[in-house]
Amino acid sequence: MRAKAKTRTSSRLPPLQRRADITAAARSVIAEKGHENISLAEIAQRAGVVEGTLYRFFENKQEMLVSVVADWYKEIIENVASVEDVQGTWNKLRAMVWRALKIIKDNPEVTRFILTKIRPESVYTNTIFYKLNRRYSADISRLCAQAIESGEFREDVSPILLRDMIFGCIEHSTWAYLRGSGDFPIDETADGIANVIYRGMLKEQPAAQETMDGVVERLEKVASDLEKLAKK
Amino acid sequence: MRAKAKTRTSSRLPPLQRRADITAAARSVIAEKGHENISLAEIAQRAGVVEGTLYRFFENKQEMLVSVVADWYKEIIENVASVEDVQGTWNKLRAMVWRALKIIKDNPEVTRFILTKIRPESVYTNTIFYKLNRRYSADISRLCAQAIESGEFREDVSPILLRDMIFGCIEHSTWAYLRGSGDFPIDETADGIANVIYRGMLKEQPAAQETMDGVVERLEKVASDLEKLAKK
Amino acid sequence: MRAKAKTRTSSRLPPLQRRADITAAARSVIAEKGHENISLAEIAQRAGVVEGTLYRFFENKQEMLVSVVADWYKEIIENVASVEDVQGTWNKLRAMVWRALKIIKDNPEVTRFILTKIRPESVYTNTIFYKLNRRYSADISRLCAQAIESGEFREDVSPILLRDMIFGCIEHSTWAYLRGSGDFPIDETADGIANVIYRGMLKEQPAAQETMDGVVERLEKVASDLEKLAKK
Amino acid sequence: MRAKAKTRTSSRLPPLQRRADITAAARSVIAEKGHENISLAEIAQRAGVVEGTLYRFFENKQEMLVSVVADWYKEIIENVASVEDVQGTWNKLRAMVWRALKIIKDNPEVTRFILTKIRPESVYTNTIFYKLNRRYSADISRLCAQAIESGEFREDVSPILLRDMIFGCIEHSTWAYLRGSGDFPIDETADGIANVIYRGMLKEQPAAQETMDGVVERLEKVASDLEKLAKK
DNA sequence: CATGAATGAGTCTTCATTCAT
DNA sequence: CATGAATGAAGACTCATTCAT
Repeated sequence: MRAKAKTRTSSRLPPLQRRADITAAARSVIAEKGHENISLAEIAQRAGVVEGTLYRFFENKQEMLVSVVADWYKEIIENVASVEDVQGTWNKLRAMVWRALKIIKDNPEVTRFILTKIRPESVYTNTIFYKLNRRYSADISRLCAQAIESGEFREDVSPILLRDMIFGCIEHSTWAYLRGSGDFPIDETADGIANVIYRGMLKEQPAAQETMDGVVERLEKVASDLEKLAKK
Repeated sequence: MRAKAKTRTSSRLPPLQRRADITAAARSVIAEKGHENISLAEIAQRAGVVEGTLYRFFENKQEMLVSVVADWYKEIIENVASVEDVQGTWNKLRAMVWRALKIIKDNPEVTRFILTKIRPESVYTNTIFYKLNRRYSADISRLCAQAIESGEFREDVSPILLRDMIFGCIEHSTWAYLRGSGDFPIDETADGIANVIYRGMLKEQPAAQETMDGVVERLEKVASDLEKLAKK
Repeated sequence: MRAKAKTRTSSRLPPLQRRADITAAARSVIAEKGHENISLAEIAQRAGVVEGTLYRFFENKQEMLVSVVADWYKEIIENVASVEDVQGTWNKLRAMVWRALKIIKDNPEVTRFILTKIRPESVYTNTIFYKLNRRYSADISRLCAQAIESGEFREDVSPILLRDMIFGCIEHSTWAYLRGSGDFPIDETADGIANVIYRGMLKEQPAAQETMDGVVERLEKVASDLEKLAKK
Repeated sequence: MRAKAKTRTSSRLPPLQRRADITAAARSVIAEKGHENISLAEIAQRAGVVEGTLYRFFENKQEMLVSVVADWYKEIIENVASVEDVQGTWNKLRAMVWRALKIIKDNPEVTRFILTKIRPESVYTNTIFYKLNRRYSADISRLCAQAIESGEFREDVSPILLRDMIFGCIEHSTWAYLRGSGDFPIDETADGIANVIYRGMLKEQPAAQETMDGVVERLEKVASDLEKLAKK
């Protein structure tokens, strides 16, 4: 690299602002370079500081990337819409799945980074990501547990496995998109997952009442769709 | 003009043996360093040769790793037990899932390498791994497709999604194990997956169900009519 | 994660000074190793820095060598004495040749490097060296062209060929010196070249010559007629 | 590189044949790769032998290349047409220049190799090439010396300088062609060189006789051209 | 003799990290 | 505090040369 001609002027900013700049720069590099060939020089350049400055805010490269992505991810899942007022097990399930798919759709870079860089690490379960994910997936586990407890769902499959099934399917369905080649249909995917899980867990011979519950839920979905339609 | 090739530390071996040594060394490094950086120096050292020798057998690092892992993986899935003589959809499904889990259980390192290093690449779908995986997962897709065709399964979920669900769940259930921390129960996991998928896809029992289906269908027709009305 | 940058052996220098050091080191290696392989390790060592430091100032080896030699050459030909106030074609010619010989005499290493490393490249005509040389040799071409135009020189030899003749002779006469074995006499060489070129191009003295020219022209006409005849 | 599948079968050839194969292979590589990136592996492959075998015939790479090119060059200049029966200084001069240009035209690769790899070496004057070149250029030096002695040429320019002038101009005029970009007109170039040198060396005020000599020679050329014409 | 697998010193290049300024 | 020049260890890769077979 040539000797730089122009001096990077970044005269004394409030530390928080500086950190924000660096974080933003790091995010943009991560988003572009995916998981490989992320260089501190580039992050520094985009942040308008020099390499050395990065070390005032982060221990080292590893810590920096993890920290930046953690904040990013936290931000994302904190802004996720609540599904509290959705009624019925199927609807709730579907809503939660949809929500997870939406996060991936909107944030492929950070998702890819977490899936390829963070999760495979043996220390993963000690990371903030693990905790964030638990909180985020706990909804689904809880929902399943409740359905089992209430007798709506069978008892012979653990909520843990259901969670793995749901999130595993979500991941698997989105890999092509994460790879940057291809796309996935949020609604159909959410429907499919919800259907298989719901039906697969429902107690076997549905009494009339139980079936009616399903009917009601499906009709509720129709009503909600109509509402959306009306808003346009 | 050049360095002399002075002492021959590793005596001449039959080429196949040497290649096997290098391959074995590469596998062991991959198994250990999985996610970290794999260095040719280390592979050479373990194989008891110098770095230059690696280039007699492989074009370059990339080609070497891919080639080694591809052979490894090919070996694994070629030795997999057949499920042809298993009878019944559930049994077949369960057997296939079990088989996949067994592969992971027995080969965590290569699995982890493929999942973290190969699959995320944007060229993944052009790789041999993709083809191997397709062949390997085609059994399940075919099984589901047949069950749908024969009327045993419903038609409202695509075999693709079912495949994603099954393999996604398998992966998700085994991550802790792949990371080297924790284990997973093969039989229970296989049971659970087979159950949820099978039940979730099974056409309901004709008896009482048929009536209810009729009801649902009629109501759905009403809903759809309302939708059409709303659009105007 | 990476090697520590432990002891600073070469203290921080003003960038221009460091660049100058590197450039000087590169020049000295080029001068010595001329035709052999030039290694960055050696340049770095002589400059008192590590190899990596070179990359702060140059893109890569190729760019570095070309850049260093180009600056070197530019320096040389910019300091060359003007021949503007020399009067007379022969005098001018002789002065220009002398000047070129002097440059070679004073800068054998860079000359040798350009002649052996740069000029044979197929991209030579796109290089800065080509441009520098053109500017530098344009004086001679222009002088010849003017002499031809003014009638002082004959018209039957192109200025291009004259230029090739002059510079070709200069090169050829100096190869032993460039090789480091032998020397060449600047003044005699310049005289000789100027003489042969000048006399060889000068229109003959009108007197007796004119008559003979007439004879020749008439005979040539006969010959040409014969040729035409033969062709039929 | 991959392990070779096919074995290079070259079962015991007469040594001379083997050497010829290697020489031919080396020539073809030199012709293609110009002066850089000539690898022994490639030469061996083309010769149908293994690298090791090369060392039975040549000391090392350097010696091999030099030896191969020397034979090549010897061959070329031994097959060059004689100019003995050409009469007259100008005609002889022109013929010799033409001959040299023809060699370059017909053998650009070996020429380029010699000019860039051999001649710049400090040991050049000890090489066979130097001797070959001397023999080859001695004709011209001798011609000039004779012309000087006979009083046809002036005495104030050394035959050495004339030789440098001629060969230097030849080289300079052919660089673009040697580089692989461009071409040069043999006849015009030969004419130009012969003219400038001849006229430049001719004693100043040509007496009638001397001028007549020039006339005669020019007419001889016309006659020879007519002969050629007649042969067609 | 011929083989060709193996050598090993060398090539250029990258970049996270440090610390004198 | 911020700078950014310098580090230095590691990276992948090349290839003329050798010698056990």
